[in-house]
Amino acid sequence: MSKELAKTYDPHGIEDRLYAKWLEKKYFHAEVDENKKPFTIVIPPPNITGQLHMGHALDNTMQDILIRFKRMQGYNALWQPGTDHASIATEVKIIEKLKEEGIDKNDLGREKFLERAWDWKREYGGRIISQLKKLGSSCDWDRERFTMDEGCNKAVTEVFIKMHEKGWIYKGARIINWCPVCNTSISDAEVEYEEQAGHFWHIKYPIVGTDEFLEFATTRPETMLGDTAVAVNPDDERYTHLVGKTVKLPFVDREIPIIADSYVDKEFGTGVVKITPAHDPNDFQVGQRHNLPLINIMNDDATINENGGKFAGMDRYAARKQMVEELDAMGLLVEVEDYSHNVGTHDRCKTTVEPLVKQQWFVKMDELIKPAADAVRNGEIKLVPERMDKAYFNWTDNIRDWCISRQLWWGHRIPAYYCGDCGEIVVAREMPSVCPKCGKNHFTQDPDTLDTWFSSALWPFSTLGWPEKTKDLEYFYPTDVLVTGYDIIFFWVIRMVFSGYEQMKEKPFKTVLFHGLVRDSQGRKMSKSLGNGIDPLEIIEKYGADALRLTLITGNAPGNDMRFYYERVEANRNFGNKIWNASRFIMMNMEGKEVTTPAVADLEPVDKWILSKLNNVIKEVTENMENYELGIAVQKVYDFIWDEFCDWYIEMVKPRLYASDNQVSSNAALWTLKTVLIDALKLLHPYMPFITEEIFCTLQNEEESIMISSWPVYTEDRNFAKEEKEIEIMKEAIRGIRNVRTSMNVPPSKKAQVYVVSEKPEMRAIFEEGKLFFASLAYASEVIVQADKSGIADDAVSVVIANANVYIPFAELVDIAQEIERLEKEEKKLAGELARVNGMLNNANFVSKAPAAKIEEEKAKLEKYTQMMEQVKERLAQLK
RNA sequence: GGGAUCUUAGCUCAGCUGGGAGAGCAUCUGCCUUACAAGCAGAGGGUCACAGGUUCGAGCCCUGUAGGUCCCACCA
Repeated sequence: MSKELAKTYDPHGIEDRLYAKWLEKKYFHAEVDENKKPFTIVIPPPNITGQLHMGHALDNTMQDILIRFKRMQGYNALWQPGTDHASIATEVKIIEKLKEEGIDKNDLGREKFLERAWDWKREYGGRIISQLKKLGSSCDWDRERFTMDEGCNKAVTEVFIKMHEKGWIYKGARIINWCPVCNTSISDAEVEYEEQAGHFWHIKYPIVGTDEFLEFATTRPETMLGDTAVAVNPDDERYTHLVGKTVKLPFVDREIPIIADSYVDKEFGTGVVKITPAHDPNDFQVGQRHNLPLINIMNDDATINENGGKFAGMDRYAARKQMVEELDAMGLLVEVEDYSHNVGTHDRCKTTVEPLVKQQWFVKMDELIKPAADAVRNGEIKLVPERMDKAYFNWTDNIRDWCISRQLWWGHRIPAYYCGDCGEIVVAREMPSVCPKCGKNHFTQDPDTLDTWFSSALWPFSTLGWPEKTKDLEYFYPTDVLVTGYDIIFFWVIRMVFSGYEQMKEKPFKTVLFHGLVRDSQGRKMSKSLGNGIDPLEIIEKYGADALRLTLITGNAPGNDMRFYYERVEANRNFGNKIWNASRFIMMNMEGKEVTTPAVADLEPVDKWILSKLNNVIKEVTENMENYELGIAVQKVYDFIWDEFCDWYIEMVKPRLYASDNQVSSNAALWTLKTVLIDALKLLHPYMPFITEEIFCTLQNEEESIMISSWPVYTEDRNFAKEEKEIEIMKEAIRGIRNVRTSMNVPPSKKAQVYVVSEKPEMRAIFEEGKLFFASLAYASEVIVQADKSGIADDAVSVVIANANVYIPFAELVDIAQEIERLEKEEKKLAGELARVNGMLNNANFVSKAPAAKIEEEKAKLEKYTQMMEQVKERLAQLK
């Protein structure tokens, strides 16, 4: 071998070099190929403002595992990457930056602002991409897209126009959520409810023409300026006589009617509700039913407007304070109660949102949502874990129209044009030259942009070329699996589903694999304000991307949150080191030798045992991965490599490698070592791409990459059930011997004779054949296999296994009393096992109802334990 | 108010379709055994939240209770 592995495992020197090689060799690139089956994943596009955080690391590790796995299985695997313009998030950042320079967005103007935004994109859009590369992501970077690139823009315009023609996109005055800080409307999904301590102000309005008052309570007294009615329940006898009368609204001197509407709960408070249709979603509906006027009392910055009379110009909270004081002075304030209630806030900036009636663009959802709901209901789209269905249906079943216009500049500008002369609205791909109604040409484009999710909803097909009918689209769509966090199921997943069905007449993906949040070690969300975020790049720097990836995947089930521990990264780095050194050991022993494929007859039972074990692991791991049980899958690979391969197999073959007298045997061992290692590396590659590649290439002494090698498959001719059982028997004996030695404090350096006694020739054959490694693992100076106890000292220590007894004549070290105690403990344990087995087998119901295989299994155990019990009893009698 | 989910070893969590309780870390005891002390060999530690039920058999299925977490709704 000319190449060698470094003495210690250092991910540093390896990862960047290998990634560069993969890029250079174009291994990540996928082209349409009718001879291969496609497997497609589209990346959840990270924001251009983003920096890689643990959530990204987890999300992309999962995708990379799946795509590498499928690529090795022979699929034409495409991982379609790209970034999101993230309209509001980016716009906020740019405004902040401008502020630092002392520039106001509005002074700068739209054109200049957008120039700055594109500068930003150029500067930071690539940052997150390079960070994803550090993680090892095997995306097809040649296909990198951006939600505001030419193709995506075209897709957005096309969808807008098509849906508008269909009447599913409309403009109208509806009540929407307004963020007074960001100065834009936001969708329902962007409102976060937060429990806040507030007050309940009990206020009364004078009833016109009487001396009576009507009392009610409100949490937002300032909205009374926009009240256009007071409502009671129609069945509320306390108030039926008042319905139809009017009350006098203070401050604005307006008479408003007392109406009856079943929306009002008789039991709650006084059973009277003030109705402000322009500033409350429920009141808006009441207003529609009763034809009440809408009075908007607020400016965009949440100050009171001219409809608020003397309060005009005041901030909403200042106005509230003053109004309460004045009401009190007027004797109209009855009581102020402490009250804790949920307040809607903007998820980006946490500002309390203000419901307002405004002209906005909406997507009509009732028809659009149907195929999306059906797809999950009839299993056409599978959500993993399945429980996510409930959240999904909760949204689809209670859908409301989607407000898509935003009063922002960074984003897709709405393709609607207004005629300056006649007010005609034209929705078109480009600005019309003449007005179809009045024939003039004074058009201006709608200043608003679209909700950022409007374009990401099209991502699975816009990235493949839609609206053009491309070959890519035909071949790679629908995509196979979408990997994302459960927190954006409403924002994104559902919107992609209905967009896919509407535009492509086909689902966007077959499966959605959800993961949870990565939390800190105390279970808190990682956040900037808490300062408890852990930077994946720092972890990569210190422990390597492989260790980080493994940490994010192991010991965690789909959709569950996980806690991040440095100790776990360290443990996984150690696992890397373990493989590294095992590989180094194998290569050292192969040095200067020509390893040839042995005949099956030349393989020894241990070789067959490990090959058979590997064969089973291949089967199970593949199944687990097909079922998206990534954590379980990699745990099995980990256990196989560390426990079976390193701790047992390598130790078992050492004597054969060191002995120079049997070429056939050592060749069989070397071949098995190499073969098993290669397959194990392949199974591990999707999880730990770098270290597996480095070892694979060094071992093969060639450039060929493990990432384009073929995934191992289960084969019947590697199934050696008999040898598996035989070796397990020997392992049991070895464990027993080690146990006894430790309990007697015998140092490993002190070797002893080991007698294996069994009446059964087949048992003797097993130990006879494995004598060499048995001796070394059991610290034996000599192994003597015989049919009876002749020649063994009476006070030898004995280890009982099924159908055999192992004796170690320690002579001076043996303490008879202690030995009796140990055997009595063993006897008690066996008695317990026997009681359990007998309990089952003596139960008529069990015997008649349990499956035959299970009964056989228990019978075999009964036989085994009975036999062992006899031996223990015999030995005890002897010692006593 | 509706829903989801969790409660398993000291800590963090696995446990797939019901068939003898697992891992990592931590603890304890030996070992520098020529791949690896980032290691090896061993040990201790669990009424699987609680109460019922179904079943030959329940950590797993059903019902209820308690506590935690999250999502949705928003009674003004």
